[in-house]
Amino acid sequence: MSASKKVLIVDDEAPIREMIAVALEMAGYECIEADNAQEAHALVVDQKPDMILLDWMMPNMSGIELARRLRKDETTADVPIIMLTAKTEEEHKVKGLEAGVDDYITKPFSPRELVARLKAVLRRATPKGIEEPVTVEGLTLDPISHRVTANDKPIELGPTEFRLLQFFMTHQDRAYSRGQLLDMVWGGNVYVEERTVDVHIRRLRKALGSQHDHLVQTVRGTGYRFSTQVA
Amino acid sequence: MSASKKVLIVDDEAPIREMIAVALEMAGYECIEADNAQEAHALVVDQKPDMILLDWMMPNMSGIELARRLRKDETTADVPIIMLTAKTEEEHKVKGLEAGVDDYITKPFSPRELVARLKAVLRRATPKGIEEPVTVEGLTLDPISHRVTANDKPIELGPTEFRLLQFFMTHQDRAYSRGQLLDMVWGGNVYVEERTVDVHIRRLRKALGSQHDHLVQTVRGTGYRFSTQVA
DNA sequence: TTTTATTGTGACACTATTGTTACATGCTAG
DNA sequence: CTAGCATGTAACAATAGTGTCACAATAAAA
Repeated sequence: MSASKKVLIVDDEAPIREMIAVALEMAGYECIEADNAQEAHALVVDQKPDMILLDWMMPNMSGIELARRLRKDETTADVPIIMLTAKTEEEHKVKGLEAGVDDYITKPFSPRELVARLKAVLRRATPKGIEEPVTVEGLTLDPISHRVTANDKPIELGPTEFRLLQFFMTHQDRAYSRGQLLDMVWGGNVYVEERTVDVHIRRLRKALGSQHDHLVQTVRGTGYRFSTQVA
Repeated sequence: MSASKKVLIVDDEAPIREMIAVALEMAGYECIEADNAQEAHALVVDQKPDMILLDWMMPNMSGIELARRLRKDETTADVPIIMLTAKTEEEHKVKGLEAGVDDYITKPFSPRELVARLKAVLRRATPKGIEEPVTVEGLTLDPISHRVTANDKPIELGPTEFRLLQFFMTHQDRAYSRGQLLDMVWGGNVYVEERTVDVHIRRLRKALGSQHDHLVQTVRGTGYRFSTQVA
C-alpha cells in the first residue's frame, strides 16, 4: 500500500539539500526541494508533502517563522516538521518545539540518523490521539473506559493482552520482533523469554475470536504484525 | 443548540496562547486567555468556561497546582481540563491524571490533534448539572435531598459510599485508578491506603444489592469503572 | 521427501490482584 | 459519657494473570 512518502526539503544551501535528497531517495522517499521559505510555502500548499525538513537559518524568512505560518493554516497544520539547525542551543529546540515542530536535528548529522528520525516522526504522526478510541473492522479499543468490544460485544482481555492490542492498533501494518514488543508493551528493562510473546499473542487471538484473529498476523522469522490486509 | 463552547487557555507564553487560540477559533470555539494561574482561577470563577487548556509549567503556581485547586472547589470541580506539557515524562501524566485532569497533550502538538482531543474531552464531559438527580437503571441519586433510591426504595449509604457513587454516576464509562478515586472522592491530600478504596467499593456494591452491583465494575490491573454496559 | 527451524498450544506452578471479613479507632448525637 | 455509626487497616481467602516448558503442528530449506 504505502505509496512512497513525499518529503519537502527546505534549505538555502544546495549541497546540503543534495545530500539529504540522496539519502532519502535511497531510503525510498520521494523528495522535492525549495531554497527559501516563500517557495517552500507554495510547494507545501500545492504538493502536499507528507513531511517537511526545514533549515533553521534562511534568508528573508527563517525556518521557524515558516513553521509557525504552516501551523496556523488549517490545511497545512498537521504536516510533520523536522527542523535542521547548526546550533546546539537549547533555546532553539525549545522555540522550535513550541512552534509545533515535531523534531529537530542538529547539524552535522548522518544520513542514517536523519532517516531514523524521519521514520519515527512519520510513525508518530500517522496514528494520532493516544487517548482516542480506535476501531478496526468492528473491533474497538477505548483506552479511557479501558474496554474492548467486537461489534459492541465486550471482549475480556488480561492487562498484558490489552496493552498488546492497544499497541498493535496504534501501530498497524508494521512487523515487530518479539524483542521490540517486549520493549514496547512490557517495558524496556524486564527479563522475560521472547517466547512469552508467542503465548500472549495466542491468548490475544483466542480472545479476539475467529472474527478478528486474522488481524494478528505471524511474520515468520521476524515476529508479528497487526493489519487488516491479508498477509 | 450548541452555542459555541468557551475555552480558557492558560499559558505564560503569549505566542503559544496565540497559536492555540487561532486553531480553536478556526474550529468554532470561543477563547479567553490567561497568562498565570491566579488570573486563570479568577476567570474560571466568573466566566465559567466549558473547558480549560492548562500549561504544566508556569511561574508562581504550576498548572498542576491550579488543577488541584479547581478540583477541590465544588463550583469548578467539573470543568474539563487538558494539560499541556513539554515533557514526555510518564510521571507527569500520572500526576496529572491523579489530580483529576481529563487528558493531557505533549508539546509539540499539531493544532489538529489539539482540537481532536478537545472535542473528545467535551464529548465525555459530564453535563454540568451538579444539582440534578442522576438515574441509571432505576438507581437514582439526588444530590439535593442527598438520597439514593433503587426503584423508589431507599438505599442506605455511608457518606463515603455516597460520594463514591455520586462520582461514579457523574463520571461513567471511564476506568479510574485507586489513586484517582482517592483524589476525586476523598480529596487530594489525604493519606490513606489505596486498598481502602477496595473496601468502600465492596460496601457500595453490597448496599446496591444484586440488582445494581454490576454497575460497579472492576478493571483488573487498573482500578474501577461505573458503567451500564457489561464489562 | 526429509530435515530443520519456527511457531502454536495446552498445562502447570507461581505471583499478583482483588474480595471479604473482622477489628480497632475515632467521631457524634444524645 | 457512651452507644452507635463510619472509617481505615490488616489478615486471609479466592481469583485472575503471567511466565515457562514440553510437545505438536507447520513452514522453509536441503
